[in-house]
Amino acid sequence: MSNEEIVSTNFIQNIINEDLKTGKHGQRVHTRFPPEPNGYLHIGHAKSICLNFGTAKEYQGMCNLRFDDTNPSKEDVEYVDSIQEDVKWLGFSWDDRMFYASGYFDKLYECGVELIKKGKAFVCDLTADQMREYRGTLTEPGKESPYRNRSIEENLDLFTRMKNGEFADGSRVLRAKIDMASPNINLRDPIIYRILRAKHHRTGDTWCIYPMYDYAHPISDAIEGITHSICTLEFEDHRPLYDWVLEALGFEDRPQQIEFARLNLTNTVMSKRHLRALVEEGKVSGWDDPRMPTISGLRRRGYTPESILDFCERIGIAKSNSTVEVAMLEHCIREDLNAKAYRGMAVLRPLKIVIVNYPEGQTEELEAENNPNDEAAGSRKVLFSRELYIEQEDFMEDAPKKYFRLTPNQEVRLKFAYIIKCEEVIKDEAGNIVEVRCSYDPESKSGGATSGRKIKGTLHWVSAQHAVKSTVRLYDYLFINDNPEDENSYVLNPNSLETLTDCLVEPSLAEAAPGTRYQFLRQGYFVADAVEHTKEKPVFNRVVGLRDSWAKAQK
RNA sequence: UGGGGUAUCGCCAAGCGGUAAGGCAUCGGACUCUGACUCCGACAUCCUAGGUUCGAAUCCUAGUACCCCAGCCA
Repeated sequence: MSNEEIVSTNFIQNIINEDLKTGKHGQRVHTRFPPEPNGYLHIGHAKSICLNFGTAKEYQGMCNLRFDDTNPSKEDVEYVDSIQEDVKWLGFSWDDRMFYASGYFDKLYECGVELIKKGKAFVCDLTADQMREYRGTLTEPGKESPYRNRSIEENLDLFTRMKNGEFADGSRVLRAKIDMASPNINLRDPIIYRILRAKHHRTGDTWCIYPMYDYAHPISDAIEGITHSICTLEFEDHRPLYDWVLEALGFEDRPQQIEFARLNLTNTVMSKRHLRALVEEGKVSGWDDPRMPTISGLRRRGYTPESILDFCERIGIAKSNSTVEVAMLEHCIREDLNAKAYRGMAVLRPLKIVIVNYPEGQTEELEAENNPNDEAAGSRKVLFSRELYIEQEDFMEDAPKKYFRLTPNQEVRLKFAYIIKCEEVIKDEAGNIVEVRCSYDPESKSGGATSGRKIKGTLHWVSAQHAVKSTVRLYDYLFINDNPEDENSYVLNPNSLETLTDCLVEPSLAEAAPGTRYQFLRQGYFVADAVEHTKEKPVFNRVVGLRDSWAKAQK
């Protein structure tokens, strides 16, 4: 049996495999997902979550959740709560390993003292502007700070007093003493501690000095025994500093930083700055607006965690900057929901149909399968009667060739029911079609012995007296262009949300529990809105439309 | 003009010297009581130019393009 699957590996797995072979980290694989709690997680974070938690799982290793909360001026508990919820929702578990960089503040401070004692850090009094001047440029080396050669004693004293709050915000910093002439700007005596009087969401007012990312991150990783510290490309030239910190402090079995390309999606912005602006400027209803690429937005939209994991699996991991087409994401949710979602009939833009030869007052219960791709899903009853509604676009007086729907001279089948024929078109004074009178073929009942006539078109419908009026929101991309992250392409789609309030859905759909997903036959996948949907006033969000080769052919 | 990266089909992405995986998209066609699903079929010689080799996307040389870095942000 040689049914060996061809399994593609990514470069990070290659590195880990090599490390396992050489025993670099003693056969351990320990990763971490380190979000800064200053915003909501988005689909790009999902890529990182899948990478970190997923890789750890594959190698029977562990993955920690660690909040990188070293800048209290931007962070908040609201975000730490939402982040935990989102990671859990995606299906990952950090067990008892949820940490905070702020949990290491004491240790981080001690390390600062140690660096000073080793002559590898100094307190600098330069102002921010001076610091910038001394830093040099991309092509010219920087100059050493006049405070660079303070004695260890003086540095120790000053650092202690910085911590004790004796100095004003921004008046002094602790700097690593590396190399002002380095072609890598990150190594030009980078700041590792700054004075900042801001209430921290966890440590409150305990500290008035806070460590910088480049300093806190490697130490946090080392403390937790992380083996592979995966981050995005822009930190690539921070790696020498990451390594410097660990080396200078003498950590053994040092974690290694590995960088991969962050996710970009067409017609989507991913930067926190842009996402925050959308929320704050009221362009969307909040972080969980169904049009947002946030995890909470996708959840509200009706995406399943499985579809998101599948998406992350498909897009792969590499180091080249890339932008994945949203079509890929949409494919993933369609595939998942096609298998899982029960079908239902909902008429979004109703057109009244009266079956003239159907007895007034009569109703019939018809058998309707819940999912043609899953027999186990069973069936339900739908009610048929003399007055029905179909989709406005499913009737045309002057239809183009290949229009398979109802026309004055073309029959159609009503799904699960009968074949009908148009007998008369009723219009209002303005000439709008307000009703179509039809006749039905009693012999054509679905499932019946004489139902075999082949009819090209099949329409979904609802019974007028039984249907429940509903609100349906149709979503489209938030942005018109492929790459709205580019300033010149940042153009909001004015039609990203269309709210239909006169939709009619079959009774079973109105009964849906909030959060339940359906396929509305011939329309797409929809979810009963998690917060607004009620049986009395149903509200559905369109997750994604069905593929529509007819619409495509029309263009 | 400094440093760090990346370049394989429209979009992702395998490939690690032995003769270009896969997915998405697209285009044909079959099937269909969802114009859905499913199924069949089509779809690249690897940034450029040299070189090494029996053989190169993979090695060497020289270019080119794009991305990131001068926050007391992460």
